[in-house]
Amino acid sequence: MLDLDKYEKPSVAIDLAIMTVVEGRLKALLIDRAGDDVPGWALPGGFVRIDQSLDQTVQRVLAEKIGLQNIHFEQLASYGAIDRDPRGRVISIVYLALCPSDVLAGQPLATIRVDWAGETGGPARAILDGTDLKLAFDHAQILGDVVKRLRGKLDYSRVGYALLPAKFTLREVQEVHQAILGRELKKPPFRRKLLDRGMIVPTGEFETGGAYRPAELYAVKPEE
Amino acid sequence: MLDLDKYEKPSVAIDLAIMTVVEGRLKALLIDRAGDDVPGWALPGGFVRIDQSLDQTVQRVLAEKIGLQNIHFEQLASYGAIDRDPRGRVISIVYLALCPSDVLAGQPLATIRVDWAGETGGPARAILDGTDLKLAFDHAQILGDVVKRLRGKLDYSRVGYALLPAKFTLREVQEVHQAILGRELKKPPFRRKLLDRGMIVPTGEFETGGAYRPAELYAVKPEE
DNA sequence: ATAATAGTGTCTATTAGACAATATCCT
DNA sequence: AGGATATTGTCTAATAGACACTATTAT
Repeated sequence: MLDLDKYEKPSVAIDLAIMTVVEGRLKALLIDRAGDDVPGWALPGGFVRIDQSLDQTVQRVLAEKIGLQNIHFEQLASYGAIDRDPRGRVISIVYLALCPSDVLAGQPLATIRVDWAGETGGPARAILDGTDLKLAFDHAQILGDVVKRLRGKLDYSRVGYALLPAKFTLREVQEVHQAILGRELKKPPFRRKLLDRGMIVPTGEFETGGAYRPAELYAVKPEE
Repeated sequence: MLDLDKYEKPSVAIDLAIMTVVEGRLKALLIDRAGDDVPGWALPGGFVRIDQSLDQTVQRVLAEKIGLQNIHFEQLASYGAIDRDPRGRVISIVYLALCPSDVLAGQPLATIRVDWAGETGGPARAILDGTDLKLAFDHAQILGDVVKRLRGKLDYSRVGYALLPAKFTLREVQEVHQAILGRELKKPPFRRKLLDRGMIVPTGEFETGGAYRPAELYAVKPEE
């Protein structure tokens, strides 16, 4: 019979990259660990209990630490360098959580920016109030991987829409794409590409409160 | 100070999907656990020791259990359902290892087949000597995810070439693609797409031993 | 010479992008 | 009316695929 306790076990945590887009900028919810044993800003996270699955752990952390429920999340990757946490051996399974910005009102949101183009990969920087934050652990690398993943999945998946409310204008979708890709897009071909995908449908409703001509509101077509 | 030992810890394993292509069929190296506490066929794997990183663990398992070195591998995903291993709580981080078929000569290679098209996703079947194998744990689902990942990365990455020797013919590349995609491809447009990618270069050498006209050998262009 | 496979040329359908023009709505 | 944005139309470049053809080599 296999003895699972024969060797000393690493700890397992999940960390959450809770992302949104505000005013055309990609944002991540970060926690300030100032005064903690590991100072710096970090992704929120928690340890995996032996009686909870990974998904349950994600939902627990979302609810307990951020007060969120029913958020779209998906696994990103696992990080297991030996010295990534100075407190001990911790393997972290990182999840990407995407939500509309209004859900995160009042939370500390840092702007995420990368110094590489396309899907080259590399670390990301987190900026709050105009200054670069010091990121704890390997979270700069993780946030870089987040951006890379978002860029890769953007135009053939629903990740772009998960960052928006249920009804949205095409301009808002374009702002999300521009924030993730880090470059400007032309409006006419972008519109067409979106509509040709067939993933969204017009609702017949229009935005209100804008200063000028209101745009039509679209919604993601339900799963087929 | 954080007490990492406050809660009971899950065990952490890595499992390897060691893949290759033989005679136009996608294959995985599987272990027969007959007579074991968890019978069925399974991916080779091992537990993560507290003093070894994930990559080191992968290399250890490759070397100890299969006798392989210098194999291209990359992380696939982590699996953490509570009851996925009847022996106890085991979280498994799965890696994809790709190698040319000659390296795996003499190992038990099962043909991997999926009942879904495109990148829909779902479980895979493993066939050896014409019969479906009973897969242990959640390894049918994992192998399905492997196929999905391979299909997704096939035409913009090097995964297709990692399954071939250093020098290969365009026909061999096409066989690899067909095995992974599960459908036939037309030769002329396939050749062109490959060459237009600019990822491979002709070597000036030609294959030998074939029954008819020898094809030129190509090689992957070194990283730029 | 023949069989079998390697490799090329041409055409078409689809898609992505640029640019110009028109439509609509708020102030 | 005027200004700002939404939306549409047309054109072009790049790409993917189908199909027919030529080239080369072992037997």
